[in-house]
Amino acid sequence: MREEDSNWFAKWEDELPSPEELMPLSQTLITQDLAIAFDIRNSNNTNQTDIINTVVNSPQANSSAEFDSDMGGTRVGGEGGVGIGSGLDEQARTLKRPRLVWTPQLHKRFVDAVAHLGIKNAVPKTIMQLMSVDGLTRENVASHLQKYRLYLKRMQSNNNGAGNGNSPGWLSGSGVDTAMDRLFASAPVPAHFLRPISEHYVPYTPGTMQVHHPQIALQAPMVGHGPQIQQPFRHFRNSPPNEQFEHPFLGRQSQQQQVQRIGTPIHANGNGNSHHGMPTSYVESATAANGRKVLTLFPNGDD
DNA sequence: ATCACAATAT
DNA sequence: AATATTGTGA
Repeated sequence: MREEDSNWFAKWEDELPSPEELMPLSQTLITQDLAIAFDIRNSNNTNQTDIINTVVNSPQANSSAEFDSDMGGTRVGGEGGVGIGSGLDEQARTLKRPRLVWTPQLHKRFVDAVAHLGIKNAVPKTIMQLMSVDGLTRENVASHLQKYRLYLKRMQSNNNGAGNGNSPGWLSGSGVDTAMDRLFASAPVPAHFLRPISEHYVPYTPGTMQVHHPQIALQAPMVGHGPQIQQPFRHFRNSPPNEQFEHPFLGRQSQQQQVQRIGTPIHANGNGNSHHGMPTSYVESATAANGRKVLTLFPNGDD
């Protein structure tokens, strides 16, 4: 229905960070590179509110020393004297930016972005755009995403034996609890990020799909009205079934199990066409049916 | 161009 | 240890 759609969006909007949270993240008037080039610091805030600025002086960030001395001597990438006009762009291009520090707040943004984008759109560029943090690059996000996926993977395999769904499995097990783990744990992992890794993942097949052998059933969502069901996952790249498929977060998984038809696809919405650029995500609800867990994926994670 | 991923660098 | 960069193959 149209009504549901607006609610859906409103809810999504409600979950956006408050203005207080946003304030430190708001856009600056000049690019990071230029700010660095001219040694412009954030004047209006004494503390480390600016996400990117908190970064600047990591011990490893020798970079600032390079810029501090004076503009004449500083050159990062083999660019000599800086002409007044063109030198700036050149410098902005070649300047080393400080390392990004992934604060819990920033990570939360990341997670929110991924959650709201939905699996198929959660790629570095899109994530970066949705996060809209000034100075954040696609590479920053890609690097973080890569690590985050490893974290999710690790978390899943560790959690698999001990049905302890809630408490972090990696704490009890061979767990590691590094600082990174704590960062990743600082933002709740949306349920639909986690899938039982047990090789029982099934890519979408036209018509619906279910996993058989495992005790996990996977139900595909229906999006829109037509005969089309939206793929919950990206397909493995044109390879035949029963080989491998590409899990959005867990990478290539081998698929041995047979696909079995179960359940009814879920309709995302009545009219089905107000979607467009809207962020779409999926949520899973675990239901017990005959000792079988059914994971249902809905469009939009807010329900 | 962008992505994912592993390996490697800082 | 945390993040960046690079290389490779989609």
